[in-house]
Amino acid sequence: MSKEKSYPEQHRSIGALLRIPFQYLAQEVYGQLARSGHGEVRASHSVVFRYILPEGSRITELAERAGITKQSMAALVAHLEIHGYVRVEADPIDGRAKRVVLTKQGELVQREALRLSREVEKQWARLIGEKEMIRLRQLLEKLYDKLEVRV
Amino acid sequence: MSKEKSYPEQHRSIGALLRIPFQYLAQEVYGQLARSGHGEVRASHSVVFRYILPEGSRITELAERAGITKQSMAALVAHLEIHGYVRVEADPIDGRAKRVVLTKQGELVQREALRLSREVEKQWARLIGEKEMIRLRQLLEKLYDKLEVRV
DNA sequence: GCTAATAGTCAGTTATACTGACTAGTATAG
DNA sequence: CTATACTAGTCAGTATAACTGACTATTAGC
Repeated sequence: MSKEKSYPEQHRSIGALLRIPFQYLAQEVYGQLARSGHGEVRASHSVVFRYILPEGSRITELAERAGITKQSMAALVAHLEIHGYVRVEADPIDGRAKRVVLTKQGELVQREALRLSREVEKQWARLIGEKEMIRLRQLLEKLYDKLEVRV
Repeated sequence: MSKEKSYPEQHRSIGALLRIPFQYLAQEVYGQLARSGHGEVRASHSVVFRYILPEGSRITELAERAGITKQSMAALVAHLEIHGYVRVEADPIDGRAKRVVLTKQGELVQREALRLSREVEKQWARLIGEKEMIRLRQLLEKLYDKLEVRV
C-alpha cells in the first residue's frame, strides 16, 4: 500500500520539513524573476536585497549581516552592479569605504521578490488552510526571533 | 530603540523565516558530526542518507528523489564510498546498474544525524515552548506532504 | 606621528551543482 | 533474432558561490 520509505523519511526530519518548502519558494520566486527579465538576480543575491538599508550599506556591513565573508559579498555586489541593480559610491566620510545603494531597478526587484514570496504564501494557505498558514508564520517568526539573537 | 531595518526585514519574508532555522540546524548537525569524526559527511550528502532504502538504491533512483542530476549524485556517492559510508555493488539482475548500500558506519551516521536534529528540535522547544514546537512541526508536515506531490 | 584597526581588493582553492557526449548493457518491434 | 530505442552510469568541461591568505589604502587611538 504505502510506497517504500527510507529510514529518515519515516521519521520526517525537521531539516527536510524546512528545506523542501524553502527550495520550492526559491524556485518560484527566482524562476518568476528570471521569466520577467531578471535572470541575473539569483537566490544567492537575496541577502543583498534583504539587508541593504534604504540609505545604502557598506560591503562589510552586508557581509556581516549575511554571515558570509566580505570577499563573497563584494562578488555578489559586483554582479548586481554590472547588471544595474545597485550603484556603488565612495563614502564621503570614510575614504576606505564604499556605499552600496539600490538603483530604481534594484528597488523594483526587491519589492517584486517580496510580492512573489507573498504569492507563494497565499498558495500555501490554499493548500493547508488560511488559519494554519497564519499560525505557521507566527511560529516561524517566534523561532526566528529567538534564533537571530544567537546566530 | 529598534535597530535600523531594511525593507524586506521589516516585512519578514517567509524565505528568511525558513532559511535561518534551516541553516542553524544544518550547522548544528554537521558541526557535531564533524566534531565526532565524521567531517567528510557534509550537508550536501544528506540526500543520500535521506533517500537510500534499507536494501540499497540505484544512483539514478537517488538522483531523481533528491532532485539532482545523476552525475551529481554519483559524485556524492563516490565521496561517501571513499570515506566508508556506503558500499557500491553491481546489481545482480541489471548489468548496467549498481546498488548503493549503507555500511555499518553509514547507518550509524544516518541514525546520528536524525538524533542530532531531534536534539535541535528539543532546544527549539525550550525557546518557543513545547506545544508551539509540536504545532510548528505538524504544520510543516502538512505543508511538506502537500508540496511533495507536486515537487 | 607612529601603530593598530578597518574597508575593500586580488589571487587562488574548494564544493557542488550543471550540460553534453559517451559506453555498456537491456528491452522491444518487426 | 536482429536492429533499434531506451536506460544506467561515466567522463569531461563549465558555472556559481563559497572559502583562506596576503595585500593596499585609509582612519583612529594613544
